[in-house]
Amino acid sequence: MNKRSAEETKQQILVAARKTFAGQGYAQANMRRIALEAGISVGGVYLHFKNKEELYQTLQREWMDQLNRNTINALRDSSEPAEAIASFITTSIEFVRCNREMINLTGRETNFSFNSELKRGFFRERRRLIADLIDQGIAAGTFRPCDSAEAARIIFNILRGFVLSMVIDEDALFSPEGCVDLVLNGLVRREKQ
Amino acid sequence: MNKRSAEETKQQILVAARKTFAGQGYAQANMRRIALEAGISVGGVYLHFKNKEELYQTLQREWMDQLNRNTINALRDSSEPAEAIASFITTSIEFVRCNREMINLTGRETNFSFNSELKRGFFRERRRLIADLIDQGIAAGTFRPCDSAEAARIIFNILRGFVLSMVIDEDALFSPEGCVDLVLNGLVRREKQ
DNA sequence: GAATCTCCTGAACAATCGTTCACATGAACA
DNA sequence: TGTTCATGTGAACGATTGTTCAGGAGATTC
Repeated sequence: MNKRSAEETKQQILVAARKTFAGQGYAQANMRRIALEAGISVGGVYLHFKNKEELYQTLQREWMDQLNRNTINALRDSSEPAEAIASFITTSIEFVRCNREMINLTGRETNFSFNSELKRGFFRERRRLIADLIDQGIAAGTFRPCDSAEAARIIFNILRGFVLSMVIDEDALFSPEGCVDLVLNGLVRREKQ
Repeated sequence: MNKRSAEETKQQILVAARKTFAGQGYAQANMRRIALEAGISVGGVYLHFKNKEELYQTLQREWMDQLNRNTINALRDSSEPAEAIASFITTSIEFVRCNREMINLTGRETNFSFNSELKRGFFRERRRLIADLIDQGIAAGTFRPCDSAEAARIIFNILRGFVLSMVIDEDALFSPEGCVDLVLNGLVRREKQ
């Protein structure tokens, strides 16, 4: 028998699960297929993960941690508020673009309550971060006074829309630059620069 | 036997299907439950709809037609470009708010190819409409020159995000007013009004 | 009242799925 | 060499699902 270390096998299962979940969605992806893809038997999968749900949750945590790290890194270099907002938006979109598999996995599944609790907390934190950046901009006089929490929710929803678009129709995708431009400057013409 | 006219029964099946799909998602909702909810037998459902997919598609078309009508009505009264954009955004959000069931039904399901083709066309048309409104604003001198198609995609994605938020976490929802304000004026302070 | 048509029933079918468990296998250690 | 333990196997189980179909009931027509 082709024995591998437990950790090695676990990683291969995760890779297979990511691929399968992303390709078929949670409901359609079945444990047999994941096992096959990982080069292991069905029973073997259950040796490393309690059940399908735990397997899914593990993948969720994985990309959240990654995005958190990326965001922190990106914001570290931004001193100006406008630059920080631009960084946040650009990093988010870049992340989504570079992690299609994870995004397909997440963007598809909006059903599960077990999924929601984890994700909701994560997303709430991200909105709080945007609101902080806006508040700093208002304090610095760069941004006009406004409801920062509300503006943060709107910006957040642009990105949420981007994720969904990536999953269901790519025609609706936009560039980070265009997004930053609209968010900062709006549609209406400025009388004086 | 409690006989009803074919059309009456068909409508009751649609009501039951809307409720069931919205509550449990396409994959989880089963034909037996829909039939029960409609006060008919499983076989009876198949008398009126070829299969589960056709039932789902019928509901999809229903809300698209409704939203189209609402939008046309709302835009009829808007002469100014800024007002038109505001109308579009407000109408869209109002519609989503007033049609939770339909939205839950649509927002959840991002998997199906049969679903996508129909929806993609519909959404493409809506983006084109936004772009037209922006172009009119630019031509009128109210809006600054910009890539109207790109801006349209971004505005569209705000609304797409709103739909998803409505389904998975309501904490992320925003007001039409706040959205219009950000889209028109941006974050950055205006030097002179 | 017989024939016909529309509308409906629900048991049965075939397929799929998550999960379990009795059993195997190889390595480590005595 | 024999024992133990981590690791892996895959048939089998129980549950659920979309769909079908042989049959039945009420209305309508002649």
